[in-house]
Amino acid sequence: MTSVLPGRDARRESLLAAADAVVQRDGASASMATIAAEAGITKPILYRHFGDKSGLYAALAERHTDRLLDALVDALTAGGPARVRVHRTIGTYLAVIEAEPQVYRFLMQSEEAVPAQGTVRGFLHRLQDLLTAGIAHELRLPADDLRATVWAAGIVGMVQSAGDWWLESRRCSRADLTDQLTDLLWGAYGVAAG
Amino acid sequence: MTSVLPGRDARRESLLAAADAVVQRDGASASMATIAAEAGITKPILYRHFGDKSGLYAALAERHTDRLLDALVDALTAGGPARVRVHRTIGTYLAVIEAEPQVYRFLMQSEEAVPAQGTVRGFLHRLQDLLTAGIAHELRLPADDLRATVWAAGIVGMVQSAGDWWLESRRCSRADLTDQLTDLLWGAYGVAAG
DNA sequence: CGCAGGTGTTACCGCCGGTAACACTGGGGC
DNA sequence: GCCCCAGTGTTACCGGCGGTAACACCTGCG
Repeated sequence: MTSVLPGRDARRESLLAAADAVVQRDGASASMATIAAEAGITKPILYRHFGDKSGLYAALAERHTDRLLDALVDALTAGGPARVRVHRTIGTYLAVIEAEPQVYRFLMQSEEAVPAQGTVRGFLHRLQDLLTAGIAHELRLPADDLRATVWAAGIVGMVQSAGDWWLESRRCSRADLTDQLTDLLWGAYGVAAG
Repeated sequence: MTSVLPGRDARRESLLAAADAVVQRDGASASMATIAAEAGITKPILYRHFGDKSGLYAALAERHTDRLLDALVDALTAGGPARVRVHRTIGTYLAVIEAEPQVYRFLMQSEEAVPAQGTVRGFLHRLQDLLTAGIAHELRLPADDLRATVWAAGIVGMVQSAGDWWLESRRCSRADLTDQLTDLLWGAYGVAAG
């Protein structure tokens, strides 16, 4: 049986760590050979562990998205009124992408590393589902209500896009951005524009 | 002088048309050789016209983004109160991506065709700037006001993300989606959630 | 000892983006 | 008539990539 081998998972972890290092250094155009070299081994070993390039990138992306999703779930399900929870969740998201911008760029924009996109899409989907359930619960709608789904999709994109802009321009503090986005969700634009 | 050659621009257009056809057939993994074959010529000619692959993809993307941006500007600057104009602009965007979903996917998700991303980013930026100016004007803020900028970034992402979801799931009519998104912008969620 | 299985390697394939170098053609000057 | 030249097209190649087949090495076990 192959699954009980001693260092198999540990090995896999070390390979992922090496891949992570290379990806963060070379942008996402890192080649499999380079990653293998960084790990001190050769290509076929990588392929035995991850199948192909998108397998590796997916594994790489999954670690980060899982962590992020956990943090967001915690922020969203902790106590308080709706506005407080939403505000806290947006703040959590922004804090994470601020703390590790390279990781964020790798996941979301990557410029070249499209193989991970499947995993990232999956993450966004899970996040959207989470939000849909939250909104539906909040508004006492059926769990698959259309409005909840649409709004969840919109809100995810809104925060992501604003986070993108913020990481690039850094034109305000994280707290300010969090406030503005929460305001926007609570209709500040509509009120101001009439 | 080379610029007065007879069919130069026409030729370029025909090459773009061929590229467009191949991209829409092969997804965005279309190779330069395949595109050249579709156009009835060989690779070096493509390279003489577009420099490199990202040049071709950029030219391809530009046609579509320019058209789309024009349509959005028209929708946004036509008359009416703020809410009507926003509603109409969102509807215009959704109508365009509904009419040409393959084009939209090529531009925005592409799975493989990252070379066009520069152009697409440029488009999103121009769109965001446009919106920023609109919001600032509407709210009588300075043109580079922070709130206007943040909101514009968020709104762009919100509509794009919701449009994405809609194209994939088609779970409601375009008119419904437009209404829900406008409602969201005008604070329907905040009101309902308290 | 032989041998099985897992780890590692080298050496290769096919494809792609990109380019150098060469062939063809048509129109001006002499 | 002739040559030159600019522009159009081609073939044939390069380097690098993702991916794989085939072989070498160790280690435990009957």
